[in-house]
Amino acid sequence: MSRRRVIFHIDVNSAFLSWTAVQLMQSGRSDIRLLPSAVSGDPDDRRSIITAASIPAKKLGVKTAEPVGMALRKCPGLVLVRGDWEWYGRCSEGFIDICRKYSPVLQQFSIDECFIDISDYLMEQEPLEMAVMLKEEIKEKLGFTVNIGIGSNKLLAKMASDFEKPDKVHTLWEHEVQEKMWPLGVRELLWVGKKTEEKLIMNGIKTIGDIARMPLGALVGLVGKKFACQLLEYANGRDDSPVETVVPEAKSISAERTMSRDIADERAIDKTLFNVACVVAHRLRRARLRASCVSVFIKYKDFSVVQRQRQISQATDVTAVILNEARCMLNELWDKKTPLRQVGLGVSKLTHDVAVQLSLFEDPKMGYYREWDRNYDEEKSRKEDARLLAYERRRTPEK
DNA sequence: TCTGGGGTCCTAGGACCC
DNA sequence: TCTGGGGTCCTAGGACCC
Repeated sequence: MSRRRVIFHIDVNSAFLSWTAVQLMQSGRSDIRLLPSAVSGDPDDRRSIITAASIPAKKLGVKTAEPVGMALRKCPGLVLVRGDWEWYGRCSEGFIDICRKYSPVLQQFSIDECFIDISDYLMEQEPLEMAVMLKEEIKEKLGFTVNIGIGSNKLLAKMASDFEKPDKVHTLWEHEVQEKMWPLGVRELLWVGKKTEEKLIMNGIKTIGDIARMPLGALVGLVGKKFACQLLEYANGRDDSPVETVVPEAKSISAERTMSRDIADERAIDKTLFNVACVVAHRLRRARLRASCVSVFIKYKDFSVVQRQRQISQATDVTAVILNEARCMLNELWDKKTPLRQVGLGVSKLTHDVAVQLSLFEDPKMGYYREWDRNYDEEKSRKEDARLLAYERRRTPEK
């Protein structure tokens, strides 16, 4: 007899908001989770957006990823707090460490979500009992709540954790799919976003159950073969993907900057391109990687994006080389008249930097470029150290 | 009210080779 | 002289996730 497969999906409730609340409470402030509140970028920047909203704020219509201005209009008394990514990283580590105690077969899905396969770690306990223990341990030790979804595969566990929030455990076993999952709107299904939802609804497909009952052929016509097959499997609660414990290697590194207003100033755009090139190349070097494909993308006022990518003859981590390619491509992409909202740069086709061949014909300037990068990296790590030190001092005041 | 930043994967069309 | 089909690689764009 094959053993029962049991997967948990653990999801921190309004993660950035909860974590900020814990941080503020440590310095004696009241619990912002109980107020209409939200975490955002710079609250004074009209372009910043809501990263996480409290449950009272959500009840007033505040949504994640909407502009701060819009949220303030819906909810004028909204308490806005700027996010602290350093702190979020620590909260995430603490959360993952506790989950790992319950099963080492753990896949981190994002900063605030993970799957664990507890099939072999249940002992005499019932899954529900164990999930409640895990949820309570996180609450007690770390001060924030999670939702846990339990199912026989990752999809069902993930769908279940999204049921009523916060601080809840839900099951979604195969025999519960018709009752608990089929009445939900198509948008609730994993990988069904806004565009797919529109297509489905236009064709009278409103619920997950409607998808599940569709003939494959009709679905293929709407969303393409591969996606259609996957949607049909998901809508029927089937998913045989394993909990992946190995962290996959990065396939690309990118950075982008949205200007405080749309600009067509060539020098300002070039400066932005330079800045993102420095960031991307620095991250490449820190990861000991080199890239052999560079891409540039620009976003216009209407949010349309165009991009160019190009392979380079030799994999590189040198800022000047990457910037040079990017500048050429930007020249082809942009007429230097239309104002731009955003400029971005990415690298891909990454390889480890161990086996680099030295070319006899290497550009003699390359030595200077590398020295410039070394200085940049050193300066960056000095700043990083100083920042961490200041951070520690602030967090642990001397007695 | 005026929409961030960082990723992954898929598709379609063109070039090129056999 | 004209016409195949398959495979691979590359590029551009789009959809989705958190």
